[in-house]
Amino acid sequence: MPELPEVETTLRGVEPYLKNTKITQVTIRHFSLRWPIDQHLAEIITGQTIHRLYRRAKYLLLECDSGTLIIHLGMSGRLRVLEASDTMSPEKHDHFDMTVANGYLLRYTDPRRFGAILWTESPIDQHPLFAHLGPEPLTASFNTAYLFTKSKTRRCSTKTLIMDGKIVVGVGNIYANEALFSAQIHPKTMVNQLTEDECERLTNSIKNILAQAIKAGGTTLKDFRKSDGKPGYFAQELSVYGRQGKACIRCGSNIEHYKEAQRATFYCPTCQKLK
DNA sequence: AGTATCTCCTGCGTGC
DNA sequence: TGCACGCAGGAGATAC
Repeated sequence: MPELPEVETTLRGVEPYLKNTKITQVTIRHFSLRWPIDQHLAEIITGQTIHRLYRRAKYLLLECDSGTLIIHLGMSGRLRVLEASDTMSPEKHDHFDMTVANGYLLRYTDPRRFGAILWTESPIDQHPLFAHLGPEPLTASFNTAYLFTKSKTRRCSTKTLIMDGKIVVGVGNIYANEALFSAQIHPKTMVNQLTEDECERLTNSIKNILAQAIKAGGTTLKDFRKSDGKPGYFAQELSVYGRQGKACIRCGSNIEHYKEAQRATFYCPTCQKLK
């Protein structure tokens, strides 16, 4: 499932093919994603030039002449660049194709349709999806002092805190589990119990794990433009996620798991003591 | 206003 | 072989 590193990897993969190119054709086969795709999207963006591609949280943003195309991969979404002249016929879940003037085609595939393709002509910061987002985890504005301050005004578990997009964006379930393990903090720790030192460890863990994953994802970039349907995602080495019953890589204890807020949560009962 | 729960969807694994 | 079922999860919407 695409988390921030996968979205960043996707961005870096498609950017060289799309930047400063004109959109020549748009085909939408399934308008019903998380939100319906604008019925007029094809006619709106055809003929526009993509000036810049960037990422905010897990959204991919394609800045065009008169607005921005917002793409979210949801749970199962994927973007591929194909050669427009040699494009294999679309399959069941290939919902959206965008051909650009240099001969490439961007194809959006999403079996579960939790993703989104939206168009806005407002500044992104004013869009309702973006107006209340917290800082990017890999920037300096996400730091120990910030997290410590936020932890004192909230009443929730640490896992819930770091998965809240208003606090910090881009930390999904897998990396939340991994960051808490790395920082040796029990996921259920109430945030008002967190010490400044724990906030420092957690901040550093989140940054390190995401940065490592992005770096690892970069190794797949050379294979990004493929027509065989291989995703651009990388095989991530996970320390706790999905490892219930297996030995903790640090101390050998059995990894335990439970559900928190409907999400699978994994931790080492020895390394991550609840206070 | 802050927090917890619900919801969208399909593919996959499991049990009968 | 096939069916029913439960599960997975991002994050906005909804209900407290």
